Amino acid sequence: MAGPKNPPFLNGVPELLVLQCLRERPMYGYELVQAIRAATGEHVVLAEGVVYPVLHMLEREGALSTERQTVNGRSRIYYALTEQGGTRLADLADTWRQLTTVIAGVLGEPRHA
Amino acid sequence: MAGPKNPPFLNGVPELLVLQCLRERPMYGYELVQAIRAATGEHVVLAEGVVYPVLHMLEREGALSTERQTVNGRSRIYYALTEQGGTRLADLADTWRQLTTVIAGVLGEPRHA
DNA sequence: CCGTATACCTAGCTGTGCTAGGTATGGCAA
DNA sequence: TTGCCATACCTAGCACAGCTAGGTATACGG
Repeated sequence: MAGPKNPPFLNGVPELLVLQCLRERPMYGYELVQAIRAATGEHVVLAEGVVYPVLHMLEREGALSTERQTVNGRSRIYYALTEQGGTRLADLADTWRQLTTVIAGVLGEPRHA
Repeated sequence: MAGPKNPPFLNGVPELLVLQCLRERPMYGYELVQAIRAATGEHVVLAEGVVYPVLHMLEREGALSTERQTVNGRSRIYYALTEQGGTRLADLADTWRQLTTVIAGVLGEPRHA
């Protein structure tokens, strides 16, 4: 119940992290959940209920392609970045960088001009 | 109609910017809207419909104190950071910096280990 | 044989941010 | 004087993202 709870302002961040992780290599959902957890050093922990819907949405919009595989009798759905997904990632990352830079400026600016 | 539209992932950012601006000096709502617009170089443009509710919420929770003033027959409500508000800003800014640092790491990490 | 890990999924709540309005005064221009 | 714009406040209600909290099914170890 009393989980660590993610910070309350990560709008679009799940999508960003999913795309970025898939840029490295194709992965399946369950794997992604842990990859994100690991990549952010536990700072961002996305439950499956967050990741799967994002995956479905990105596939529906053509950013990801899927391939079913069965490993050890277990069915996995591997998601891979499409070309369109690459573009989407680039755009998203760009916007993110811009935003954080701007806010860092506001936060850092010590006093009035 | 066809406004520039803010990036879709600024959860909690309005609150952060409001608190930060008020750290410099007390301001009234209408002033804040323009202050934020200016401080972010038009990158973040919060409508009044965003700012006022945040202001009310922060006052309700004791992060801001208010003082009515009439200037040129116009009534203004100045909001000032309380001590509690200062703490809240510090915490929020900290969380924000942590999050952005972590994500920058994931984004920047060029290839596998 | 049962619990845990793996692996997938969805319904529904909540809260934030935004849209799109509404009120009222002051000042300027036509 | 009659608009209209800027100032200055406000709210109702929509949209959507993310989270909670479930559910299904198989493999594997004790």
